[in-house]
Amino acid sequence: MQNICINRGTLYDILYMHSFDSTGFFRSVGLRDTLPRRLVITALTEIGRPVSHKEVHEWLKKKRTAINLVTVYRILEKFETLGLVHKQPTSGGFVLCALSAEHGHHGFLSCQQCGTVEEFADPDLCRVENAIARKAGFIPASHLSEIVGICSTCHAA
Amino acid sequence: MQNICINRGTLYDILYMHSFDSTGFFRSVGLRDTLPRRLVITALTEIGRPVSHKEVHEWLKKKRTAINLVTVYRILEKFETLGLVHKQPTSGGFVLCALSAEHGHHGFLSCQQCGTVEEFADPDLCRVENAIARKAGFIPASHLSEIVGICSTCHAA
DNA sequence: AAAATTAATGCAAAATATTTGCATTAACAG
DNA sequence: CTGTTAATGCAAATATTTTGCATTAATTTT
Ligand SMILES: [Mn+2]
Ligand SMILES: [Mn+2]
Ligand SMILES: [Zn+2]
Ligand SMILES: [Zn+2]
Repeated sequence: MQNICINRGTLYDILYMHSFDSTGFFRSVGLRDTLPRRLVITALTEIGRPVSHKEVHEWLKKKRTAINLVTVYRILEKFETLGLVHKQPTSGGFVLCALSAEHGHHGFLSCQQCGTVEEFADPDLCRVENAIARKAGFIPASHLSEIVGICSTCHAA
Repeated sequence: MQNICINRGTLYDILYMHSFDSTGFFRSVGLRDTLPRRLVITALTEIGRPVSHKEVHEWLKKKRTAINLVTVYRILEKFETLGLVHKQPTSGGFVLCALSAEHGHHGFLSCQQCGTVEEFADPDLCRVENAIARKAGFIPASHLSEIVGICSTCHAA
């Protein structure tokens, strides 16, 4: 059975490559290689978990590399159309996460207690979701999934 | 294996009963039986699909039974704690939906083209989600799932 | 290397969405 | 009925997201 989740493998690899040729990358997608864009990529990769626009903005401020919040919005919007990031709504609000999962499925474990959001990828889940869609005569393009509960850390404490 | 999804069967039945004893219901949960609360229940059941706070408010305005938008917020918040409604984040934003599914799982099929959001319930999906959570040492409280794509109607046209 | 071009950014402000404080209203217990 | 107080409405505060436009800076052209 085919996996309908969008596979953005190439962009994902580029984003996570240790030394990343930003000029080459941006040129390849017809955009300019600007400092704010490089900074947002740095922020997303360094933070390494789903984040909101505000969080990206504040992370950059702390690093004394602040850019305008409006610019963060505009860059992330652009990155989303490129498939560089994925805007995932969770019960805590919208978050932005770097693409994970080889197979492009977006899954989240949200802790009610401490608020952390952890990404997961699961092919079984993806398969079941495809089956559900098919049964409803629905052509799926992407899957979003969130499991809300208590994380192992909070549970231990 | 136990099903961790919250079963709000009783409240769900009450909400959908043809003639609904609002006084009895609200008393049973320690709340007053007010006109705004009855109106919001009417709106949710009549609209019959996930809606935003604003949509509820505007539906009531059209029916000449407007209540304050702030009151809509407060009522829906209260209803959520009662388990009468469920605030589901979807890629189109937050929506409010009456609980469906016997087993309390919240699933959505969102059409990219026409914007309609259809609820679904699927025990298999629920089972897979529980397994994922368990593997991560996570204690699940609820599951949210959204499948984005093209609905059968849009597909046909 | 300098000038020209124009995409991208920053800033101010508008538009939206959500929350809070408080006076008034109305549900309901006695 | 009357008193008590939960619930509502209104105004305003906050928070979030979008828009318009002047300025900056990345890239192209000379
Ligand atoms: Mn998937
Ligand atoms: Mn479930
Ligand atoms: Zn936690
Ligand atoms: Zn459709």
